[in-house]
Amino acid sequence: MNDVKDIREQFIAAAGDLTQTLGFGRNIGQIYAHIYFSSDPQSLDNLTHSLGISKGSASMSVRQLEQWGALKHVWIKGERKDYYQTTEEFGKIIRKALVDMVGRTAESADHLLNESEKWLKHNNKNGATPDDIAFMAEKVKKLRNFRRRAQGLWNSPVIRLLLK
Amino acid sequence: MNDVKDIREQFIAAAGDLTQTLGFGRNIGQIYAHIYFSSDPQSLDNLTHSLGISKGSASMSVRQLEQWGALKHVWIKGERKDYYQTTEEFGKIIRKALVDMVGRTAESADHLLNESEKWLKHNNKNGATPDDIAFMAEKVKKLRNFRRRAQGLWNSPVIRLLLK
DNA sequence: CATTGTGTTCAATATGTATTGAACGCAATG
DNA sequence: CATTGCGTTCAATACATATTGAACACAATG
Repeated sequence: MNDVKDIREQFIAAAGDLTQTLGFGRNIGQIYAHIYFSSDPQSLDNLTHSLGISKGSASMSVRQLEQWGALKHVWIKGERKDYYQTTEEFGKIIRKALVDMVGRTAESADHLLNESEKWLKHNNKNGATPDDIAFMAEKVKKLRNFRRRAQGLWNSPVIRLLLK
Repeated sequence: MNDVKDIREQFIAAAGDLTQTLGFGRNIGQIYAHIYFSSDPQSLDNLTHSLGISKGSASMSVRQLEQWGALKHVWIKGERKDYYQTTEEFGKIIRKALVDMVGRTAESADHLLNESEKWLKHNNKNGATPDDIAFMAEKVKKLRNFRRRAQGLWNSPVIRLLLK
């Protein structure tokens, strides 16, 4: 028969796998799961010992998770260590992690779209044929439309409601 | 003044960066963008020459993109090479890529949730205190609820409509 | 004010995986 | 039926980046 410890560890391993395949390392997922399945707030020390990871990695991962609102700092009187517990607002966490992943890229994509449209409106096309220009205009337009739809989806009340 | 070629290449680079940060390599994004901004269907040869990538990589990337419905095969009479063009149904592509990313992990997560619930219903808890059990039950329940919500969101008509 | 207990930083390293390229299978061609 | 042109495969490699660990800063303690 399984032990409660086994199940805990399986969740931790699964969470690690998840964050791994998602492109954040294993530690992020493992740390969150470890704290999630702990009844007491956990310190960096707890993390390094329970998970066998380095202090440096634990420190950085915890800060990352804090930025996503996945962990919150907890003060324990008389204790000098920092303690953390999970917030468990999964939707909100995912939302912030998504912004983190595609945010910068989306910005540069917007910039590029603007540049393209500027170029299309400009007169001096530097030897591009009318066909080239029409083709490019069509492609850029489609991208812009999709960009708009994605933006709308992201900000839609339905998403805000469900992903929160 | 910018050349039309410059803009094309900037889009290709940006697409490469995007797929890179998303955890699929650079080539996938570059290939899609290159074909997207080509008026004629493109062959593996075109890809290796224009993008400076290997034949092997081009072959595998094209298959991946085909599986996501991002590229479709195109027959040109009298030609022995395989030619491809983009489908441009961005939403659908993203949907399939997402399934690819989290699909297997989601399955194993479901399995783990089921195992946990089975364990919680079972009698022989192997030395776990009542508190341990109650705590674990609460945590598993929250995860299950979120899983349900995520599933609902994924299958919701709004998402289906907008991500398609 | 020296010491001890913290968390942070960042260059070095380990790790996962994207990418290559040579070998292969297969079909079309002459 | 040998040859040429094509796409595929997969072990070797390159590459991006996650992770480490020693050095550091800072605050609390005696």
